[in-house]
Formats: sequence, C-alpha cells, structure tokens
Amino acid sequence: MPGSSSNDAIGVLDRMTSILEAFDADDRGLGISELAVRAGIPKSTVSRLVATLVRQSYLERDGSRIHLGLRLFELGQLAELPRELRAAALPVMAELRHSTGENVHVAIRDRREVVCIAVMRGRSAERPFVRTGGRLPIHATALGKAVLAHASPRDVDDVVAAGLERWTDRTIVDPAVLRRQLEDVSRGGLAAEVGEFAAGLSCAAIAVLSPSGELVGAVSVSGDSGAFDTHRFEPAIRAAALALSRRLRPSP
Amino acid sequence: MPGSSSNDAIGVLDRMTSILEAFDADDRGLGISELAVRAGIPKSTVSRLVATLVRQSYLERDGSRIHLGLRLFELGQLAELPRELRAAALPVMAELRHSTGENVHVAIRDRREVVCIAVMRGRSAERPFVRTGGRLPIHATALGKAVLAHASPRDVDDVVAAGLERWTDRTIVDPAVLRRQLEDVSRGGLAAEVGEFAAGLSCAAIAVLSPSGELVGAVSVSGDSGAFDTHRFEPAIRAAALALSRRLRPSP
DNA sequence: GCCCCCGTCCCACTGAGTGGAATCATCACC
DNA sequence: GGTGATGATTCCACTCAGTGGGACGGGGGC
Repeated sequence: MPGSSSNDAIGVLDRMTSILEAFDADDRGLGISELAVRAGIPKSTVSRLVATLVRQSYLERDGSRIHLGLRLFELGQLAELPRELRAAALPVMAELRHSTGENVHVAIRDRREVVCIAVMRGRSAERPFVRTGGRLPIHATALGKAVLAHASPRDVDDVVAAGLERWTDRTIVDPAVLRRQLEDVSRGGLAAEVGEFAAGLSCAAIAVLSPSGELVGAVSVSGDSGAFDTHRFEPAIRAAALALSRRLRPSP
Repeated sequence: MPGSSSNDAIGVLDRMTSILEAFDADDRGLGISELAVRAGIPKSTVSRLVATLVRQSYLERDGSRIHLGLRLFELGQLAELPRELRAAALPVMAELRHSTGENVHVAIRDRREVVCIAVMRGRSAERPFVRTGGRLPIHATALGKAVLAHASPRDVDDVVAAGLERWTDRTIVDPAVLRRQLEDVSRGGLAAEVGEFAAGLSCAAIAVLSPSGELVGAVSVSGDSGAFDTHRFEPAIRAAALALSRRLRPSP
C-alpha cells in the first residue's frame, strides 16, 4: 500500500533490481515508459538496460510489452532452499490440508518478510490469500511471527526499528505487544494472527526447524476469521511441522 | 557437457548473469574463488558484485558458501508465460501420465533451447531426465523439434548456423536430416527422439498452440528406449496438446 | 492531416566500476 | 607455535562503461 519508491539505485545492479521488481503479480507486460516511472529511472537508461536483460532472457518482449523472462524462472527453480523445502513439504502439506480442509502454506524468512514457497488450497476453502513466491510482512502474519520468534533478539530489533507497518486496524504496531507475543511463541506457543494482515483472515503457524535445530521456515493453516478457531488445528500443524523437520536433509 | 566459457561479459549486467549462471543444479553453494573461476571474472570484482546481489536477496550467503537467493525464486514465480502454462498444463499432464504411465513434460522455447516448466513422473517410470526449470538442446530432443517445426525458417537457420552439438552418437548433427524431420513434423507428424539426447532415452512430443494458433510450447512423454514405442502414445499426446491448447487464455 | 505518446538513438561528460596488489582470516600440517 | 596454502576482503588510482537530456522516427487516435 505505501509504494514509497525509495530509489537510491546508484549502481547498475541496483537499477536492474528496480526494473525487475517493478513487475506486479498480474501485469500483462509493461512498456518502457511505465517501467521507467515505476523504477524511477530515466527512459533512455531503462531502454538500454532492458535491451541487455532481454538479450540474456531475463526479460522478454513481445512488441513493446515487456515481461519477466524464462531465465528467472529457471534460476528460481535452482535456488536450493526453496527447492529442497518444497520437495519435502508437499506431501506433508497434502496431509495437513486433508486433516484440516483449510488452505496450507509454507514460507521462508527473507529479512523483514517471509516468502511463500508452497501453497495448497483447502477442499472447501476460499482461494489462498497469497501465491507461491508471494511476500508477506513478517510482523503482521502468523507465518512471520512463527519464524521471528526463533530469530535472534538483534533480528527482532531490526524488524521493530524498521517500523511496524499497519495493514489493518488489528495489525500489531506496538513493539512491546509484538515482543510479548514473540516471547510467548518462543516458549512453545502457537503463532496466531486474526485479521492482522487482511480483514477477515485468520492464520495459525508453527516454525519448521532443521534436524540440527536451525530455523528453516514455517508452516501454516489459514481460513476465514468467522469460522476459524486459531487453536483448533494446533495439533495438526505441530505434527506437520515436526514431520517436515524430519524429512529435511540432516546435514546443512 | 561442453561448458565452453565464452565470456565476453563486458557490462556489469553481463557480469552478473555470468555469476548467476555459474550455479549448477546440485551445488551446495560456491565460494567466491570458485565463482570467479566459473564466471571468468577477477575475484575482487566478484566479491563486490556478490555483495550487492546478496544485499538484494538475489544471492544468499551462509558463511562463505554462496547460494541462489529467494528473490530469484520469487521473480521466477512471477514470470507470466511459465506461470500460466503451468497452471493450465498440470491437470492435462496428470491425465496424460495416467493414460501412459510414463514421464510427462511441458516445455517452452527459449532461443536455441527449451526450458522445462513442468515435469511429472510416471507411475512405473524412472526418475525424469530433466527437472523443472531445466534446459534442453532444441535440436536433440523431441520437445525441441516439436517447437522448432512451428518456428520460422529463419529461426531454423539460426539454430543450424549455431552448430548442432553432438550429445550422443545418435544426435542429429546433419542440418539436412534435421530439416527433413522438421518438415515432416510441421506437416502433422510426431516429433520423436530415440537416444539423441541421452543414450537409452526415447521421447515423443507435440507442439502446443494458443487458441489463436501461435506456438506456445510442447508436451511430451518419455521413457526407456527398450520398451518405448515412440508412436504408441501418439493419440494420447495429441489429445493432451489439444486439451492444453483449449485451456489457454484466448487473448494473448 | 495533426498531435501526442512511446521507444530508440546520439554523444559529450563523468563517476561508477575495475582489478592488481596488499591485507586479513582460517585452516592444515609439520 | 610456526609456516605455508587457500580464500575473502579492502584499497586506490585509472579509465571506460554507463549516463541521460534531447533529438529522431513511427504509429495510433481524434
């Protein structure tokens, strides 16, 4: 919602990332001019950079419409963390979906956000609120709070220092409240979220640890706040997190 | 196999792509030095560029091991072409796998290669020879020949001009033979491959066209050359290609 | 026809990027 | 603990890649 384009974008690389990240989820391709506006870079420069990226298949163009290219898909599939976790998670998620009937997600932390690396739609559930590859704020989602509770105090400080952006009127924006919840979670509690990210949406999550005890990500179940008791599914989610943990390669 | 590192890599962007593409399928992370060797770029430069890419989450580092980062996964999921085709293809592929029992693939063309955007392992089949996101040579695979047969003559010329690299002793390296096969396919024939890419591996493919008749990709079935009759599954593959075509959004 | 918007190209300027060498860190083996 | 190998980071003077305002061409719509 803020969309504040804080564009330092000094180096060419930062420029490139600005361009790549200008693409939305549902775009049907962008023109050079719009791209230039979104990325906050002069048109002529964008034109030149895009030409290079197209040459490398990082972008594609169909006439004057520009799209994200195949090489990004390819590299994305190569990334180890999501790949391994996904492979391990899919069967576990299927089981969790079966036992709860709700939408199921697995996400990984990336700085002050989490990235959803797998989503499964529950049998009788609404379409999931996030797509595979989607980013979510770490402080306003159950997935985020589950992983943040296992992070270092310094990490929590960073998140707080960056400001707790408000998404709904129930979003936790008070650092003290957030810290209290995180402490509770880190003592073995369930990470829950009721309308804090999107109105009417509830979610419950548990962190996933590697066999050696390191934080890997989190698994969650979400549903409509009306009929969703955050604690009802706790045993199932906990079991899923544990099962997933056991399926992970033991040696990272 | 050839791994010839033809590294012009003048601009920073090209440098970056060299770095990103230095990552293999099964790597457990690369160090700066190895990365520098693979990318053909001085160490100090790689160090600097990697720092920037890490800052942007395009790469990750765990001590001195460097991995592909989450942002690549994220952007890869955003790329429209694979995303839409995948969504449309998965049910069709499931059906094709069910009716054939073999491994099933869907791929998109990218210049002189095809990129596999979905793979399903057949019930009784060996593990697939290519992963999602994997690249295959266009002239040495059924998938490649299926799409190439629908491309412009100029495109075929380009492929031929670039040289038909030999993968096995059955790979087609004679342009005349390739052209003859492509003509046959474009007249409605089945694109087939018997051990041309990997010894003992057979594959049969059909192009997938959009509702408006444009080439989108190809769908294929593959199996062990011993027990695999390239033509036995032709009706099933053809039906899948048609079904997939009908599921595609009509307005690209 | 005219105007408006969009993408590309041009070109003189300059500071971002470069990379060899020095430095620091870690590890292994004697 | 010394010594040498390996690997990552930092420094810094040089210079060429990248820049971007503006001109150009073209296409689409009123």
